[in-house]
Amino acid sequence: MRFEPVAPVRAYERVVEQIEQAVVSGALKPGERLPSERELMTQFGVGRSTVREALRVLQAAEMIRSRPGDPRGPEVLAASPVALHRSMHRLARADHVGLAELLQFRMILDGSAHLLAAELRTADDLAGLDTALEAMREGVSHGYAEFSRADVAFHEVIARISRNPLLVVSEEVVRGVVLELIEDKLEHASNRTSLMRAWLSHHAEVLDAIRSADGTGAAHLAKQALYDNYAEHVPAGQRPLLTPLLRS
Amino acid sequence: MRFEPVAPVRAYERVVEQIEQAVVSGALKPGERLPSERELMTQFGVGRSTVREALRVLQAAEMIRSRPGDPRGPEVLAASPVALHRSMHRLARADHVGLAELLQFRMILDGSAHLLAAELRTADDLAGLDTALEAMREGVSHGYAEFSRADVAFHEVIARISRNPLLVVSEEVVRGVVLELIEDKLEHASNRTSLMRAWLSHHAEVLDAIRSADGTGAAHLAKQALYDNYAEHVPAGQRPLLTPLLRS
DNA sequence: GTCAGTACACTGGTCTGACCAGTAGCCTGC
DNA sequence: GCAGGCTACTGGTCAGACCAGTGTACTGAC
Repeated sequence: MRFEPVAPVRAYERVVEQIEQAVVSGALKPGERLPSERELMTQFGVGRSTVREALRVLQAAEMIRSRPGDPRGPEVLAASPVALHRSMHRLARADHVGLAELLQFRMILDGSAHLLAAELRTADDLAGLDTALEAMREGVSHGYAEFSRADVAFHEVIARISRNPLLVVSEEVVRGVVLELIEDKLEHASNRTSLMRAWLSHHAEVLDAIRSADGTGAAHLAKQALYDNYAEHVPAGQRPLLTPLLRS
Repeated sequence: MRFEPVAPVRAYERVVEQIEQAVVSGALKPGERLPSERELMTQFGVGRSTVREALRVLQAAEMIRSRPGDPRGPEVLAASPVALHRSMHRLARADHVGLAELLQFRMILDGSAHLLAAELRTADDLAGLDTALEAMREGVSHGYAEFSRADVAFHEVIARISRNPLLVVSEEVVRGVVLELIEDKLEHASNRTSLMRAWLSHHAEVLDAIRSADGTGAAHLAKQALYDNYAEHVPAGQRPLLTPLLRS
C-alpha cells in the first residue's frame, strides 16, 4: 500500500476550482456575469480577500474580467489565445532559448503555415493576400515602419489561411520575440530600401507559389527567405542547426 | 495628432510588472528569494493585499511559489512549460481548437523534430534511442501503461536530440493535450496488443531512418504514423486539413 | 410626453490591523 | 555535542473601512 503526498489546499484555490469548473462545464457562458465579490464571499463562506485572490488568478488566465463600478459583476470571457500567447512568450524569453533556436522554430512554423496555406487557400484568401502585398508595395515609399507593418499583416494573413489557431499564435509569438532580439541590429541597417525591395519580390514569389497550390515550393521559399534574412545574426557555429530545415 | 486610449492601471499590476521585469531581465534568478510580503509592501509603498494579489498573479504564471512559514520568502521558479500546458489545454477545451488542429500541429512539430534528429544525432543519441526502443519492446509484455511510458520516453529522446527547447516543450504539451482528449477512446481499444506491436515496428523503422541520417524519411514516417493512429478520431470532414502535411 | 440632470446604491480597488498555523534557526539545558 | 523547546518570523485568512467610479432610477424642466 502506497500513500500519496498531500499538499495543503488553500481556500482561494478551492474558489478558483469551483468557478473554473462552472466555466469549462458551460454552466457559465461567455458574456454572463459572476456575482459581486461581496456576494461571492457569502456564497463561498470566505473573506473578501480570498475571493479577490481567486478572481485575480482567473483574471490572469483570461477567464474573467472585472471593472470597478459595474453593478452586473465580473464578466466571463470567451476562451482566447491571449493567455497562451503570454505563457509562450515568457518561455521563449527564458535564457536557454537563443536566436538560433527561435529561428529554427520559426522556420518550422512559417514553412508549415505556407504549406498549408497553399493547399487550403480559397479565392477570398488569395484576394486578401493580393491586397496585403499591394499594401507592402505602397509601404516601400512610406518608410520602414509602414512597410514593416504591412509585412506583419501579410504574414498574419498567411497564418490565418492555415486555419490553425495554435499555428497562428505560435508563429506570432516567435516572430515577435525574434524581432525583439534583433531589432537594434535592424535599426542600423544602412540599405533599408534595397532590403525592402528584396523582401517585396520574395513575397510576390511566395504568393505565386500559393496561387498555384504549390505547397512544398511555398514552404521552401519561406524557409529560405528566413534563413537568408536572419542567419547572419546567428553565431556561425549554430547555423548548421538551421540548414537541415532547408532540405525538406 | 492622435491620442491613445488609456486604461486605468491597477496598483497590483504595476507590482507584477516590476517583479516580472526583474525575473525576465535576470536580476532575479531561479532559486533566489523575493522579500517577504511585509517587506515588499514597504518597498512598493502599497498595502499587503495589493502585494498578495500581485504574487497570486505571478504564482498563477508559475514564476514564483510561496510557502507559509518560510522565512526566506517566496521562491523564484525556473521557466517551466506548466503554464503553457495549462493555457493550451484550456484553449483546446474551448471550441476553437479541436482535435484536428491539435493533430495538425503535432504532425508539424513531430515531423520537424524527427527531421532535425536524423540530421543532428550523435553516436550517443543513437545509443539512447536504442535503449528506449528496447524498453518499449519489453513494455509490450508488461501491459499498456508500461508500454505507453516507454513510448513517451522514446519521443522525448527524439525531441531532445533536436536540441530545441521550444520544440521539446511544445511537442510535449501538444502530445499531452491530444492524449487527454482521446484517452477515453484509447481505454476501450480492444486490440491493444496488436496496436502495441504495430507501434513498435513503426518506431524501429523511424530509428533506422534516423540512423541512416534520412531526415526526410524519418519526418514522413512520423507524420504518417500520427495520421494512421489518430485520424480515425478526427471528424471525417476535417481530415483534409491533415493530408497536406503528409506530402512534404 | 421626452429628456437632461441628479441622487443613490452598489461596484471593484486599496489600505489597515488583526489572528492563526506553520517554519527555521537559535538557544538553552542536559 | 546535541536533543528539545523557544521565538521571531512567514504566508493564509478574515474583518472592517474608505474611495473613486458606474449604472439606474428618479426627478425636474421643457
